[in-house]
Amino acid sequence: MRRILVTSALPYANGAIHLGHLFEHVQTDIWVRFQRMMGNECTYVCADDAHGTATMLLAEREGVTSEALIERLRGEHEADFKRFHISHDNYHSTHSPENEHYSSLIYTRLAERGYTFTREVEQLYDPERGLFLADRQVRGTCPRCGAEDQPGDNCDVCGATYDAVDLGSPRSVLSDAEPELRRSEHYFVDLAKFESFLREWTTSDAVQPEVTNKLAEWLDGGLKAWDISRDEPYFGFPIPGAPGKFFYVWMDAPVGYMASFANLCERTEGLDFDDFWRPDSEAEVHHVIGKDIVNFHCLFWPAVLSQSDFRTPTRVHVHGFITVDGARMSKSRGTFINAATYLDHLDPEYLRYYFATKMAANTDDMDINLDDFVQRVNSDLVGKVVNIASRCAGFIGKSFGGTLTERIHDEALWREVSDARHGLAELFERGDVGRAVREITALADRANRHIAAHEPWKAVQDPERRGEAHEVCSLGINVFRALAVYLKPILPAMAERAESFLGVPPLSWEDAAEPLRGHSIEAFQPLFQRMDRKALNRVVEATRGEAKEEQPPAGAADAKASDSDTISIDEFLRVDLRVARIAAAAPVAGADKLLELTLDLGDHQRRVFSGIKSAYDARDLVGRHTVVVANLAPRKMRFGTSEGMVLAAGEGDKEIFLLAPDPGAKPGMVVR
RNA sequence: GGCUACGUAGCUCAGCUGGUUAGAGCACAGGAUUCAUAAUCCUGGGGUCGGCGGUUCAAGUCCGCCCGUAGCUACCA
Repeated sequence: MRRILVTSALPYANGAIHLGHLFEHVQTDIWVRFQRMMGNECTYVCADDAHGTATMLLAEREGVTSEALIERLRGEHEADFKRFHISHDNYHSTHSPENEHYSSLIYTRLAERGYTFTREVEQLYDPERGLFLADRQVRGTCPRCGAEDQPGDNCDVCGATYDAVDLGSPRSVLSDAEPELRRSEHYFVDLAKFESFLREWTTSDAVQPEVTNKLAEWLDGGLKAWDISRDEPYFGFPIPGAPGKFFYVWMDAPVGYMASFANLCERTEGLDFDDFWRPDSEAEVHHVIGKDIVNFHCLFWPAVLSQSDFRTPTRVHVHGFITVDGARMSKSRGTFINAATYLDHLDPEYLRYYFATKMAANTDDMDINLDDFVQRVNSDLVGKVVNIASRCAGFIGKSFGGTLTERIHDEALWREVSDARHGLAELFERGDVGRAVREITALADRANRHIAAHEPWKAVQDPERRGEAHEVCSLGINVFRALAVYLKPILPAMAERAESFLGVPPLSWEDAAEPLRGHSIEAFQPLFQRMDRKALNRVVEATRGEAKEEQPPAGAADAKASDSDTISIDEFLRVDLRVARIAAAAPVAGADKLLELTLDLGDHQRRVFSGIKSAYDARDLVGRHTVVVANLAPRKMRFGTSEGMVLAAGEGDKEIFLLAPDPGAKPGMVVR
C-alpha cells in the first residue's frame, strides 16, 4: 500500500472560489479518489493562503480585521469545495499556529546553516498610507515606450519588464500619492547555493518535461537571491529575531501544506507527520499546481526543504489554464463563474465530468466550450453510459424478478470491459483523465451496440429466446457496473446512486474484475438528469449580474451591439472625428507597412501608427492636414501604442488615398 | 523584447521514436429501430494538419523564419 499526501494550490483569501480553482481541485480530487479506490492511503489537504498586503487592504476596505476576513473566506471556500464533492481531509489556513511553527523552523534552520543573508533594498514607499509598495501597487509611465499609467513590473503596452523605481511620474494606486524611495533591510534566501541540487531535482521525474525546460531558463540565467521579508505593516508572521520584519506570503504559503497536514495529524489516529516529512520518508508527497506558480513550487520550495531537514516533493503536477469559449474568463462576458453561482443552477457533477474530459498530463491550456459542455454531458453520460442501465433495468425488474443471470452472455465482451481496468488505472495514475473518459465512453458504445444487436425487447416476447434476453440485459447491467467503477473518481455522487441501484457496497477498483452473477438489483431510478442548456445560460446571466453590481459605472452603451445594418445619429456622434495636422512622420524600424505619425490636434499631440507606407513617403506627409478618429481605444501594436486612426480610402498597397479637409480647417476641429 | 508551450474537420481532441488513401466523439444529413431520460444502431458529407521555406526516397511529425494564443520574466498572489 502506498501512503500518499496530496495537495492543491492554496486559494488566496481575497475572493470567491471560481472555475479556475475548481478545475485544479477537481483534477486533484479525481486523482485522490482513484488512489483510494486502488486501496492506497491517500490524504488530501489544502488551506487558504491568508497572508499578504492584498488581504490586509481588502479587510481595511471592508472595515473588518484581517483575521475576520480570512476566517469568513475560509469558511466560504471550504463550503464551496464540499459542495463540489472535493474530498479534502483538511481545509486549513496559512494563518495558523502550525504554519507559524514550521515557517519559523524552516527559516531558522536555513539561517543557522548560512543559506540566508540580509541586504539593504531601495523600494517605493507610500507616505500617506505608511507602507512599502509592491511593484503592482505603483503605476506610472513606461520607461521604454512612454505609455502612461502602466503597472510597476511590466508594461501592458510594449511588454517591457522593469522595476517600479524606473517608472516616470509614479503614483501609488492606494492613495494616488507620489511614492518616495526609501531604504530598508530585507532578508534573502541565497538560492544560488542550491543550484546543483535544483539542477538535479528539476531534471528528475518529479516534474513534467516541459516544466524542466521552463525551469532550466531560470537556472541558466543564474538564480537570484529570493527576497523573503516584508516590512510592517504586513499581514503575516514575524521573522524570528527580526523586529518589524515579516515573512513574505510566498515563504509561508507552501509551508501551509505541511501545516494543514500537521493539523490533521494532531487529531487523526495512525497519521504521523514525520512519517511523511522526514528526509528519508517513503511516503509520497504530490502537489498539484497551475503553470503560473512553478517557480515557487519547483525552485524555492524544494530548495528550502532540502536544507531544513525535510523531504522534497515526490512529484509536482503542473496543469494549464482554462479559457471559456476561447477567451480568458471575464466577468463582463459572464464567464468568470464562481462556484456558488454555478451551484445555484446546476449539478456539480456536470462540471466535474466535463473537466475530466479535458484533463491531460501536460501543461496545455484547455478551453471550456459552453455548447460542448452540454453536449458532452448529455450524449456521453446520459445517452451512452446511464442509458445502458436504464434500458436493461426494466427487463430485469419486470420480466426476470430483479435478478441477474449466473451466466455471462458474451465472455469476450465482458473481458474487454473488465480488462480495461488495467489501462484505465495507468491513465488515471498519470493524470491522463481525458483519454480515460474517451475509452470509457467507447466501452459504453460497445455495450449499446451489443444490446441493439441482440434486441432483448423482441427476444423477451419469444419463449425460446427469453433466456437470451435475460442474459443480454444482465451483461448490460454488469458493463454498467464496471463503467460506474471507472467513473467513480470523477462522479462520486452518481456512483453512490449506482451502488444503491445495484444493491452493492461501495465500489472499489477491483470490483471491475468480476461480474455480478445471480445478484438481485433494486428498481431503476434515474441516476443522472440531462443537463439543461437554459440553466447554464442562467449561470452566465447571473455572473454578468454580479459583474454589474461590482462595477456600476461601466459605460452603458459600451457593449451594445446593434443588429441592424444602420446606425442611429447618436451612435455616429460617438465617433470623435477631428482635423489633425501631421507634425512629423517617420518609417518604423522593422515594420514594412507602417508609418509613425505625430499628429497635432491643436491642444495636444499624439502618436498614431498607420499602414500607409506603401502609398506615401513620410517626408511628403509632414505639414498636411487630415482627419483622425480621436476617441478610438488605444491599440497595442508591436512597435508601440497607436492612439487613434487616420482616415484613408482605397484598397491598400498603392491604392491608398488619405482624406484631407479643404484649406482653412484648423487642427482639433470637430468633424461632423 | 526574451523564454516555455500550444495552433490538426463546425466544436472538443487523438495521432509514440518521420513510413500505405490523416483518425475519434459531438454536431450535421439520410436510413433503421422503439427496450431506454427526444436515448440506441447503420451509412455519409466534411480537413492545402496556422503560413512560408528547407532537410529527406518519404513530414501533421524534423529544422528555420513568420503569424496567432497562453503563461512566465523573480516585489500581484
